[in-house]
Amino acid sequence: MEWTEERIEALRSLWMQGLTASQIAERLGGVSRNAVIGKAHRLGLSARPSPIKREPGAKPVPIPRPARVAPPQHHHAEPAPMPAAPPPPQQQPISAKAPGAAPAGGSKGCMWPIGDPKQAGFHFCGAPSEPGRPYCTQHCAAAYHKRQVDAA
DNA sequence: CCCTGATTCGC
DNA sequence: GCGAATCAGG
Repeated sequence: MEWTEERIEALRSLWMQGLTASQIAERLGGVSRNAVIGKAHRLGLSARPSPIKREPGAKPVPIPRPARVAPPQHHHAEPAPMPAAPPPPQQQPISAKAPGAAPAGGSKGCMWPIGDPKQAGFHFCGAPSEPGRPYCTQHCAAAYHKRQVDAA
């Protein structure tokens, strides 16, 4: 497999969400958990944002996982049109937030849809989003816009 | 044993 | 840079 920007984004996102390396590897596909860990270290991440844990119970906050399946109405159905239906990224659950982590205010947290929903679903880093924007500063804003450009 | 992430090291 | 093997811990 190849570490495309999308996959790296996904790795970042999932890692920051607290998913385990094996879970990330499973969702990315084509890589072992060792590969994920190794890449994570090379990317400079490895320390997750404090006490965000959402493994037990498996009730992840974001990652809506839109089920894309064309219902077989007729036998000669057409291929799924992929209408690019961007699910509303704005959610605020994110648990209460880590003590001392999230800044009070209108910020919701950087979270926006990422390339292939089947693979990553959502980018999500711990950073607070800009007011009125789904993404945070600098890196995420750039990545967010790049995604839109690429999609176009 | 199952799992976790961390590190090493040949490629 | 990549990731299997290995290490250390729960």
